[in-house]
Amino acid sequence: MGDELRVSQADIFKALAHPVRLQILQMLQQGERCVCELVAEIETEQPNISRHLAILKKDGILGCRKDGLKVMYWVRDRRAFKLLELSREMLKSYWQEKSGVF
Amino acid sequence: MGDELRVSQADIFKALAHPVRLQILQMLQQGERCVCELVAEIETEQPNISRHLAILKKDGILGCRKDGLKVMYWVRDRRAFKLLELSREMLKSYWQEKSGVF
DNA sequence: TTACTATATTCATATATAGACATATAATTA
DNA sequence: TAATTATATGTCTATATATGAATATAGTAA
Repeated sequence: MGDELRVSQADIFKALAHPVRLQILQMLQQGERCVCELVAEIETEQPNISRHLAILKKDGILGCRKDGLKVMYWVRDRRAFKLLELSREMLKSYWQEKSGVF
Repeated sequence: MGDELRVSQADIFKALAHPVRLQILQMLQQGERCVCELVAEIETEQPNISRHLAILKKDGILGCRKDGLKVMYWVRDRRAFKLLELSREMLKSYWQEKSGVF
């Protein structure tokens, strides 16, 4: 199957370290989506979306399956969403510090 | 002060996306450390450590202060450790899947 | 079979990142 | 002041990453 999954901790963060990939994950919070739905909402070319999906898959974040002409992608481990949530909260604290609350 | 902090969500993950930086954070789990302590334990040159520290600081993960000749660094938001912990747990699940538990 | 739709891949190129090595700076001590 | 220690920075180079544009592939429908 060639479906090797030799991933490091740094690879997980690397996979998340791009705005388009974060947007993809956000869209997958409510369940699986086909590539065309992602392409419709995300402001970049289809080949780019495919490439970013491939990265997220290679690093074990996404799974996918064919459904006719479409390919459906989903997030394999909900803890990935927890990572997004935590980092969002961290950013919020950054703002508060800037305005002197901290 | 030039201490601007214009950081995106992707920047946070980018900051964590390197094994040396992960090792630094791990060493800072028990509190602040000076650069020389990090250099003593991490298998890379001092200038590299300094640069990785600069990246972590720029992206808001670390704070630092001078203490005589030394510079002490610490993790500003304990949620950063939670990110490490979650990603470690995700990796563990990856293994289990490989060995067919999943 | 041909045409069409959804997705992936190749190629070329631009930009970012990492590390080696040398050097600079700042605080301390002699 | 000069020497020493701890840390940061500059330069160069290698490698990785991201993207546009074109093209390939797979499944479906006619």
